[in-house]
Amino acid sequence: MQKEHNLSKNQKIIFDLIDKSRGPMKAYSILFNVQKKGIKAPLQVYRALDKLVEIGKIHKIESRNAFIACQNSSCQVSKATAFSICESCENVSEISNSKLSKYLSNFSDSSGMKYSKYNLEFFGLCKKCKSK
Amino acid sequence: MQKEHNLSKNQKIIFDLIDKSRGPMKAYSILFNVQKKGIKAPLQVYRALDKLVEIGKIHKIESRNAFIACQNSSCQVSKATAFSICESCENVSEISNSKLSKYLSNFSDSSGMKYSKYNLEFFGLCKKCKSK
DNA sequence: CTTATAAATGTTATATTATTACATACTGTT
DNA sequence: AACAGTATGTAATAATATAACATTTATAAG
Repeated sequence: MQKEHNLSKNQKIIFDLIDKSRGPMKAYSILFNVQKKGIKAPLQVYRALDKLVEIGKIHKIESRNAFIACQNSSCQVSKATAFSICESCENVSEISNSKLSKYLSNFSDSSGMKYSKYNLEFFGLCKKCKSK
Repeated sequence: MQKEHNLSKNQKIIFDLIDKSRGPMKAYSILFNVQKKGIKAPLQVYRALDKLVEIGKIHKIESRNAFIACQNSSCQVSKATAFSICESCENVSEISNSKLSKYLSNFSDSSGMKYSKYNLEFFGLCKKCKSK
């Protein structure tokens, strides 16, 4: 059972934008898009992004410095994320595969260190781009 | 069998620095450290880093914007990387676990997309930090 | 050996991504 | 109403990365 988060005004504006976007969005592109709504400064964007990431509504695609809405209906896996990234069209989608997430969540290496979080990014060509 | 790469002057200077460093190094910290050797501009650093990443001598830790020397003796896995990151002391080590790498290299999701590369970052507390 | 080509370098300027610092306002308790 | 925690507004600046262009060095083919 997840906690219901009431998003603040800026958080909602920014989440809605990212959620409606087709792909990952970059912070300054978000800024540009929400200026008409009164959000004027980078920090306002980054603060909302930080919070949204923290509560699992969005994820950061680290290799792209971009943000995408959580595609797992319940956003339960904000600490265990996996993405598929097309290196040609830059399409990104979140992978939800219970075998994979179980495997990685239980993974422990020779050092005996136990992990509380992971992020996995797969790269390749999506079907469309492969057939070009 | 891997190709033997003869590093250029700048590449060698920068690789040696990263290789001797205890942890991941950031680009501008590298720049600062090699200025005495005549490398004066960010671009000189980034170009060497790009090449070193491309040939697998170093890896980028995406979540930290930092670079670490490949710890797999033969650098065969530059396209299939996994790291363990301590969120307290920021110690990073490369994970070489053949089961994990096999599992991930063969992974394919419901979209049928086949991946040519992946990068995995695990987060947690290392032994030292946990016991504090 | 020389010519062609690719790779690497040097340099300046600038673009992009992200944070510090400080003041103020809102929200939900007790 | 008073408090604590969270969110906002604003300006300045730090940190990360790339564009554009000129030149030089290394490599391989004839």
